[in-house]
This record gives sequence, structure tokens and C-alpha cells, in this order.
Amino acid sequence: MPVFWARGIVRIMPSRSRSRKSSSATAGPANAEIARIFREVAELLELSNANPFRVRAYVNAARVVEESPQSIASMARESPQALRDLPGVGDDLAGKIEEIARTGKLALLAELSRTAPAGATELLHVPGIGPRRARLLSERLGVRSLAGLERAARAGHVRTLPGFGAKTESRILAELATTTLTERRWLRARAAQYGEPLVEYMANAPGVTRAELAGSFRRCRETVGDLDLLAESRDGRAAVQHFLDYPQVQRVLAKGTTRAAVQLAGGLHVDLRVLPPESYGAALHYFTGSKAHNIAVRTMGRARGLKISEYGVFRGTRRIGGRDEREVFRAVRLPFIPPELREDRGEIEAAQQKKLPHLVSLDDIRGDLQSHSTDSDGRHSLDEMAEAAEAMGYEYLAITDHTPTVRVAGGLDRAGFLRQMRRVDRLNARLRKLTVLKGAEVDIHADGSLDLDDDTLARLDVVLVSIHSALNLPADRQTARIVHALQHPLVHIFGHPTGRLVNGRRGAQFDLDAVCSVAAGEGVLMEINAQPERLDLDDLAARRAQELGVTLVISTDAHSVEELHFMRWGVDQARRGWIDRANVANTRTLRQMLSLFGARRPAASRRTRRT
DNA sequence: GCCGTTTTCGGCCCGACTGTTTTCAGTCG
Repeated sequence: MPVFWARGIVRIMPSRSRSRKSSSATAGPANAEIARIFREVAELLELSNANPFRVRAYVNAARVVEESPQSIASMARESPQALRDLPGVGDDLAGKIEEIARTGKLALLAELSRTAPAGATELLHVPGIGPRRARLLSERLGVRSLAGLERAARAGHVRTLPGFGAKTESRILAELATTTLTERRWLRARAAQYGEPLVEYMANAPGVTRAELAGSFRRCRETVGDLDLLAESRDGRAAVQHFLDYPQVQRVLAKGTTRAAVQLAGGLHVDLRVLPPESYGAALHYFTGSKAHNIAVRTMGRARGLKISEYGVFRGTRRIGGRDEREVFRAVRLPFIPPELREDRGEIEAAQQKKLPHLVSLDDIRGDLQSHSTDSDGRHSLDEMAEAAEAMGYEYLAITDHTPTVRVAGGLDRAGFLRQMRRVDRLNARLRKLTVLKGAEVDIHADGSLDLDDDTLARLDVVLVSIHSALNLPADRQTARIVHALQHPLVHIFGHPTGRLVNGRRGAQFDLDAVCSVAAGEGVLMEINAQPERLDLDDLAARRAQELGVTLVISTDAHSVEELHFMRWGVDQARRGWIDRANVANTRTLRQMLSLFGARRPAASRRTRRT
């Protein structure tokens, strides 16, 4: 059996991985650690005025390594030649990966750290300071840290440097005073609360015929750094002015005749671009990104003698497309690629081979398989939850209250579940369209045993298991714990598998491939939890699970009727994970779904079905 | 440092805004 390594499942904030401990001597450095080293090399190279394309090579390689589902360190040991097949990795970088895998360190990084001014890379994170200015600050003023930068700016030294002035100096002070330097990214669902009303406002602006969010928001990344807003209009000036007049605008960062940037009350940054109809599609494609995807598409265009920009697709000076995104793709002989896939993670190759997935969509969803009621830690009653789900047009809703060990959630014991089941029977007799499924979210103990007796489990329609404690077990023990639970014959679903929190905690470390293989073999579904701060599995893990034959389920884990609408965030995450609607259990009808469960446990499929 | 539908060398996506400049470099996305 190959050595598995729990990939850095949480990758939200690369800067945090600095503090990560390298876990196991045999497994070697995590992909995230190799990526961190490459990023640090890239920044130091930038500071030392290196060839920008060399810098880019390191940044690209960092991304490729970080996103790989396999352990790059294991690959370096077992089949070093395979490293050269990674896109953007040649002989040199492959050698550097081997060095890191072997020693945990990179000599080049140590050398660059000696010659480059220590701490000066911090300066690169200040908006408005790039490599050249960071170098000037460091060489001429001896600035080596953000604190040093602030002192120099306050003393009026910064403005004396060539290329700097009083305005730049005060802007630097303003940037240092804001919280943006912490690089905190916004939960996408949170950013939506600011962005979606703004889109509405812009769509109603005079002269504006369309408005929508592009960027990482449109690609459905779980977090966004800022919002990119696109407006279609022939009068850029008027649209920009309308934007600047938005009541929530707190600070204007930049403004021109076709674009502007602001900070909203609350701190979120929004960039606006205004384009005429003939360019709108090209601009939407361009500002949706990702950067890596755009470079790939533009490079394909170049090879065909085309120039692709946000204004359109051009042959010479003649515009041959750009009104909608399809024209951009058509210019490079590609079918439409959904925004969620545009990360340069193989979507272009898949499109060329006509192997893009039929991504699951919100309309495909027929029910929800994890929710809570006031019987444990929910805020609405069983009846209220069921009625809300019925009003949403669902065929089924599983109520999956907690088990006793999860004390903070007021978990139910056997007697509690038996009482709840009788109430579900009465409720189902009354409901017209919806079927409530009897369920439980059963805590997995640290030893892999379950927090509810088998007889009670056998009476439930939906047994969902999850981990709530001992999230920091060593990867091998965590893997064994989970595998043991999934092999229990009465288990249907593995809920929020890693227990991670976006921007919060990284979640349990375990051998994802091993767990997925067991789930696929046992017929246990794995969840994509739709809570905006969970989104667990994440996109890459979900994609890997699908590759390994796991059937997924998208559940809201709703603790109130409002949260039943979180389904959209889970579907978006699934789409980023390339999840095909055929591989999502809750796109199926109640009958199909129960037979899926029944394949694992025949008796259960007959229990709830009404006559 | 990578890579090949012009290429194993010579390219590498493209344009707007700002501030400091007198025509443009730096930065950003």
C-alpha cells in the first residue's frame, strides 16, 4: 500500500501554514509546505530584481503543488520522474522539490534569505508597494518591517524617495491603519450580503443594461478577497458616478472613466468595470478569471494569431467576438467552460476532449439529508422545519438531531429518538408532498465506535456519522477511527468529514484516499456540508472523492428554516469540485434515494415509504 | 524557470489608474 499523506485539506490562507508542523517523518513535507517555500522564494526573487518570469515559475509551481491531490513529497521519493509531468515543473523545479522532500529545506531559500533584506517581503503585502518600491524602502531607508515602514512614513522620510511623494506616503499610512493587511478573506456567503444588493443597485443605474459579479465570487470560491463588479453601459462616466454615490461607499480608492474601486462600510473592497455591450462577454470572461485560466486562454488565442483582452477577441484590429463569453471560447475552439471550473486545473484539456462534467445545479436538488430541530440544537421545531422544506418544493427532509455525547448540542438518547420517530410518523401522515426521514447525526467516538446503539440505528432511515471531538489525532489514528465508523453496516453518510472551519480551524488530518476508498467500497455517501463556514468537503477533496468512486450528498445541516436555503452554497462548492449531478444522491427521487440506502441495508428502505 | 500549431532559443496576457512626472514607471487585477 502506498504511503498516504493527509493532504493539506484546508488551504484557505497559505500564510498561516507557516506555523504548521511537519507531521510525520516518513511522509515528508506536506504539499502546503513545499508551496510555502516556493512562494517565499518567489517573493525574495522579486525583491532581488530577478526575471519576472522566473518569479512566475515559482508561483505557478507553488499552486500546482498545493492543488495536487497526491503527496508531492511521496511522489518525489517513489517516482521522481513523474514530478516533471506536473505542469510548470521542469528539471530544475523537480530537483528542488526532491531536495525539499529529502531535507525539508531548500538551499536556494536560505541563500536568498541571506542576501535579501530580512523582513522586506512583508512590504510586498502593502497595497501600492511592489518589488521596486520595497527594494527602495529597504535599501535607502533601511525599512525591514511594517512597523519600520510606519515609522519612516510618519517621519516623512518615505516621500523623499524617487518615485514616492506625499500622496504615496499618506496612502501607505492609511493602508497600514486598515485591517486589510491581515489578508483576511471574506466568506463568500458573507460577501454576497454586501455584493448582491449592490448588483441590484447598479443594474438599475441610468444607462446600465446589465450588472453582475465576476471574479472569485463568480467562480464560487469559498472565500473572496474583494468583489469584482461588471456593468454594461455605453456611458462609463455616469455608471462610475452612480457607483460612487452608493450609500454604503465608505472610501473611494480609485476612479476613472471605465472603472473605480471603493471600500464599503464593513471593509469589503469592490472594483467596478464598465464596458459596452460588444465587449461585455470578453470582459466577463476576463474579470471572472482565474488569472491562470486567462493566461492559458489568451496564450491559446495568441497561437491562433488572435489577441484576447477584456474588450474582445481581435484578429489584427478587427473584432471577431466578445459580446458573450461563448464567443471567447469559440475563438480558441473550446465549448463553454462553467466559471467554477476556471482554475487551470485541467478544465481546458477536459473541454478539448469534450469531457467536462454535467455539473450539479440547485434545480437538481430534491431534498436535504442533514438538518436539526429544537429536539437538539436547532432553532425551529420538527414541524416548522418540515413545512419549510415542503414549501421549498423538496420531496424529502432528514431530521438528524445530535446524539448524547455532543452535550453542547443537547443530543438525544435512545428514548429521545424513539419519541421523535413517533412524532415523525404522525407528521408524515399529515404532510402532503414531503416525506420526513428519521435520522440522527451520530457522533463518532475517538475509537471509531458510534454514540448510539445498533437497535436504535436500525430503526432510522438516515444514519449520518460525524466527528466533533478529537479532531487533532495523528493522521494514522484519525484514519483508523473514521474507517472503523464507515465500516459499520448501519451507517449511510459521513457528514462534514474533516470538521474544518473556513478561516477558522484546519480540520482533522487523515488519509483522504483511504477513507474515500472505504466509503466507495462500503457504499457510504460523503457529505458536502453547505454551511458557509464549513463547506466540508472542500472543492479539491470532493473532486478527489468523486474520482475514487464516492457518491456525494449536499446537505445544509440547517439549524433553522432559514438555513435550509444554504443549499446554494453547498451546490456551488460541489460545482467547484467538478461534481456531476449523477454523483449527488439528493438529486434523486425519494424512491431512488432510499433504494440507494437500501442497497446497504435492505430493511431500511421499506420503513418510511408511505403506501 | 518553463516550453514548443513560428521556436530547443526567445519568447512568456493585457490594459487602466495613480502619482510623479513632463512622457512614464509602478502597481494592480
